Amino acid sequence: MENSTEPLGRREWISAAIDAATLGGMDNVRVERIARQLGVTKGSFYWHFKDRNALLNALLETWQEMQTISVIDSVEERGGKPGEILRNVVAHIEKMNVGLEVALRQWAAKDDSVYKVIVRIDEMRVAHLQSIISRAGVPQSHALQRAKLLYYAFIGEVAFGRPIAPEDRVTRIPGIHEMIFRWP
Amino acid sequence: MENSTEPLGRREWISAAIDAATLGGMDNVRVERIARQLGVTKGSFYWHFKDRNALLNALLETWQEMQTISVIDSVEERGGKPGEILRNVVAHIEKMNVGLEVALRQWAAKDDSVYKVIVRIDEMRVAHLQSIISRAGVPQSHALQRAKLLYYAFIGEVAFGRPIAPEDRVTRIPGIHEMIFRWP
DNA sequence: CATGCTCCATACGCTAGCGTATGGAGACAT
DNA sequence: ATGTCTCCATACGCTAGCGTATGGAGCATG
Repeated sequence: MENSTEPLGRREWISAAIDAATLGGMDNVRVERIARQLGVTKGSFYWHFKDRNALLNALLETWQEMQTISVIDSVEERGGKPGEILRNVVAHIEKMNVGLEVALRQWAAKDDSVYKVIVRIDEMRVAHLQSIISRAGVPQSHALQRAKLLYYAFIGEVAFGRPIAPEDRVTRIPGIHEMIFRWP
Repeated sequence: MENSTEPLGRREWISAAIDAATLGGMDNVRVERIARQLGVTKGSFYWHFKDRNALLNALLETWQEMQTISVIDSVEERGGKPGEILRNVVAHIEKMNVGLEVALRQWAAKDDSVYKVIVRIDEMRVAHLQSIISRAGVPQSHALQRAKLLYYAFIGEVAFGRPIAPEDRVTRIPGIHEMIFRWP
């Protein structure tokens, strides 16, 4: 459905939409405003997209790929010991687009289909963390609980909606890795 | 400035505004819509408030009192051993209006004065948790880190926006209290 | 009963934004 | 050079929502 040889096409619109959503939530992605920002008019938009909703859905798709699937794939492909893998995941998380996460979760509160997507992604992420932790020798059920603790802490940071100094991040808490991997 | 003997006054407007913000963020609090919902017209609103901004600021004020100050006060007044106090705080957090939290934090991303308020409240909350943990014998700096982990986890869990099975809650993770209070 | 005060309704102008309809410029083929 | 296809501009109607201006009902008070 998507052709990668477009001159100014869906990609640019989606990218700009992500910027807008990151800054001010879904209500901030307005087609006429983005058009101005891209130096074109609505005419262009309604050529590439059916309507505003199509843009939002495309944004959601892009987010799944960008902020979850590709991360898991790249980290697992790289491999290493559990501690190293976890550190790599953390590195990705620290570069994550936090504002976008918040925007989507707020959107999900009003749209059930979006909610389902978010839930699925959350489960993927937690399952991935659980997998890493269990590889360090922690039993599955305990690994799941610790994965949730970690992930909730990530999301919590994210829900702050504001920049957090890297040294303040949960992922940098001294001894956090030992605490997570500790067994028994 | 506020008279508590008003028949239908600021209180009702603020309360309805909170409901709207909880559901769909600040962009969802619209005076004409709330007016309809309250069974009145804009005429009423612009009698009680200067403009829409005044309503939003009143909402922010109410939130601070409602969701932080009164919680800390009530918990500390009740007292008890650190473990009990922590459990009481957790009980409050589990009843917290999460949607409102998210809404305000997204608002803060665009408004600097709001941002400052949020930061102050977050610091109050974390400082309170830190205080509780340190009362259990954990040194201040470690207590601060663990307070952040806990606080972020609460916020994150709750940011999911839909009910979580009680047994899945971070606050119910077996050994979480021991992990937090453990020293050395 | 006239006056004034409180609280709300009605009516108006104005803007931002959505979606549609139509035109038009450029590339490219025939 | 004529048609056609792609991509975008312009113009239009429509709605939601803000803020203001003005009127008016009810009630108290002199």
